[in-house]
Amino acid sequence: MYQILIADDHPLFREAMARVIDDGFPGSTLLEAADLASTLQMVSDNEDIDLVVLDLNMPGMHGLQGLVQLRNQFPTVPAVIVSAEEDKNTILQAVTCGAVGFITKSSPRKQMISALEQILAGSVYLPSDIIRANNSSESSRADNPLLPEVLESLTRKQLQVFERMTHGESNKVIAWEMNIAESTVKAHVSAILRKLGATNRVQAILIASEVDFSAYQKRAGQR
Amino acid sequence: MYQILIADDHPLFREAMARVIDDGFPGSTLLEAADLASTLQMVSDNEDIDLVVLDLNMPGMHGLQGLVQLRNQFPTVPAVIVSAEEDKNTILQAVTCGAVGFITKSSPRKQMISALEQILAGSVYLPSDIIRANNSSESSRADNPLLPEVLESLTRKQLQVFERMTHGESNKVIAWEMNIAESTVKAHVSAILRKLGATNRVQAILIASEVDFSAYQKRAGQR
DNA sequence: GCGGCTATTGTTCTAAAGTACTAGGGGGAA
DNA sequence: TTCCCCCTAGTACTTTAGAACAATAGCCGC
Repeated sequence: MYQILIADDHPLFREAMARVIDDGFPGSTLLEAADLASTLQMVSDNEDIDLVVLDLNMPGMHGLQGLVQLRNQFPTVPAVIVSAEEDKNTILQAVTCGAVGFITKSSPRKQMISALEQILAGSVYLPSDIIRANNSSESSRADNPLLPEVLESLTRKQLQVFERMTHGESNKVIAWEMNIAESTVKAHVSAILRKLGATNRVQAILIASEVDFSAYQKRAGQR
Repeated sequence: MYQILIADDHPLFREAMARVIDDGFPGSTLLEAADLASTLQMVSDNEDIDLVVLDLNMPGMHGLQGLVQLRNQFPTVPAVIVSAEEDKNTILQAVTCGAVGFITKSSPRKQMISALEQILAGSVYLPSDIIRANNSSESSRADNPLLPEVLESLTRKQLQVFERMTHGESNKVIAWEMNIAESTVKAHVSAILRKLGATNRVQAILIASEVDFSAYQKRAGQR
């Protein structure tokens, strides 16, 4: 029925997954690989493969780097990530890198089968319980709920300067593009750094890296 | 059956969507809102709502800012984004911001219903055709497929310096922490900028912003 | 051992970044 | 009108960045 490659360095898990697939999709042809190199080789030898079940922690993977490599070499071959990891950000990143789904190793057998069904049918499967959880894990909204207020405290000109800063522009360039003196730009930059609690522009940019500027820019324009 | 809020500034679309829902889920209670403010008000008045169908371009939304606001105030109320936008990055960002699904306005009626079914059943729905397309639109891997090679070309010390750079550290601090002279750090930084084609450290950091360092760091440690 | 690469450090110099202070003009609020 | 805040701009100064060049030392392959 289907031709599926199971890529995982644990023989035990490969066997278990093979049994799941055989249950859910009897008659399917199964291939196995234990590291990234052999995975790529097998896909290369057999490009009409229907799905690659890819372990995130396999030798050679280096996180999502392995997935990217697979996607680059064989863009037409769909891959689903299987991992013990249950972090929302990781899952979203996997999809960003081209995975057509994400299955957690802790999923019950039935759920795995329905996930595979969905994926083989051409859909995208993500573990809804994790995605729907409103903890985007750590970073973003957890350790800096200050961001909104701080950004609110920036004046319109400061925001404009700030946005250009985040694009890597120098004070001179910013001054040129905004038709103001460089000394004025410096004044704005100093104010921005003070408000953000940063000691240099790099830190300021890092603080702003998680911010969607467009929303604030519009607001600034309305002022 | 279900209680669903349709939030869209176009009455025509609200009507059409209402008909879709009435077809797919007869007997459902429908609420309507035309901007973000009234959407928040209605959800506030009625927190046992089953789903908010949220238009991305509604007044007050400012892109995904409106979704974030809704999620912050009512974390338990699921929201699905409906938009004419069909950009993969936008979709993934929406999910990151707490959407439980994304429906494109160009979807055929049948597909919309099945998407809503899936979402109301507790799953996550994403337009598989767009997600599976291997064009992560512009940015990421399109205009700089160079990143991997470039990063490979960095030596272990350069990577270590680079990582500290991306944390906003100054040359002096980096020198102190690595127990090397500042002049050495500068030499490394210069080499890094040259290899990345950046004119200053801010640009270098922006280039690296999409990179998962941990993977490379491990490699560096192995050398 | 020799050549090539990398790490290290230094020096010198120019440019950029950033602070502090001053100061005039404009607009909104009391 | 007065006060306050923002934008503007300048001066003066210190610090940091970054390029260019030179030099020593270690490691690896031929």
